[in-house]
Amino acid sequence: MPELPEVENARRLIANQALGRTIVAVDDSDTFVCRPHSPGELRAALTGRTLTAAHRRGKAIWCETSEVLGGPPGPGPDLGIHLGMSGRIVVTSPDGQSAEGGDPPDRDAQQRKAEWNRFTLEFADGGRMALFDKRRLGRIQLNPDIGALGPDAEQVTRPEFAELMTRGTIAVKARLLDQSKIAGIGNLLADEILWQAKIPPAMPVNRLRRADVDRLYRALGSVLESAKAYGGAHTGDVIAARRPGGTCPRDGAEMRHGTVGGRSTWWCSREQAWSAAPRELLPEPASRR
DNA sequence: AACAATGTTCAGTC
DNA sequence: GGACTGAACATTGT
Repeated sequence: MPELPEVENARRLIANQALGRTIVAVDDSDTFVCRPHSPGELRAALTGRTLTAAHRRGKAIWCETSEVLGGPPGPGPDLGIHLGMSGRIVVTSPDGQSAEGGDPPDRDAQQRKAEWNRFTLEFADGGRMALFDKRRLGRIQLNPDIGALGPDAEQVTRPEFAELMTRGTIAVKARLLDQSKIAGIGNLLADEILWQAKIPPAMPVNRLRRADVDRLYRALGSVLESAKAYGGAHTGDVIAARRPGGTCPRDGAEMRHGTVGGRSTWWCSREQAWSAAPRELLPEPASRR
């Protein structure tokens, strides 16, 4: 579930609670989550160091690490953390108290299998930091390629955004989800942003008019702001209507469902219909076979 | 029991 | 290279 707001919570948790604590042991035995590293590689790279800073761009987190005492001079590698679809960061203090950030906590905290901790740093003070991830789609990687990501969705400027959102022929929703173009928007945020801006998700980006891009940019800002304020992407106004029989919270029209950009997509049949745009500017919606 | 699900990445095709 | 599809990952919820 984690999209930009949840990932920022996880980053802040690390920044507030995990920095400066000496790493004495590392469980990097999950070769899928830690790919392409082999077991022991992350342990060798991190043991004896501390995390010194936690950064984020889009949904990617990376932590700088300190020099290791008695080792080669200079800082250690960056520790890259991606929460995937269900990952959560759990930081435990020396007295065993834990704090979490990322995927919203389960109601049922008892259903917590130890093997869902996919990666763990143990600190000298007796506490730990773990990537807890039921679905195992999270990822831990040394020196992740942050440069492959587009500008963070919270920082992108209007001119940058206009450039990004009008080049090519891809569906506007697919472009919003393309992390190499703009980083941090996930499936739920994308549906919410398009709904707020009243734009059909399958509209090719080169068909967006200036006014559409302006509405989209404003919706991006307001959706991120309210998701942050209310605790995550799943708190959006239209998210509750993403179900069979759902109706638009604004006009009560039936919600439509389909696949756009390979992802499950819901939109208002009235406000986000193709016919809501000037007819002469629109191609037929791509037919699905 | 079958199917879809918040994300990424890779292989393959046109 | 752009656009698109399907598969893979593991588990939960409907």
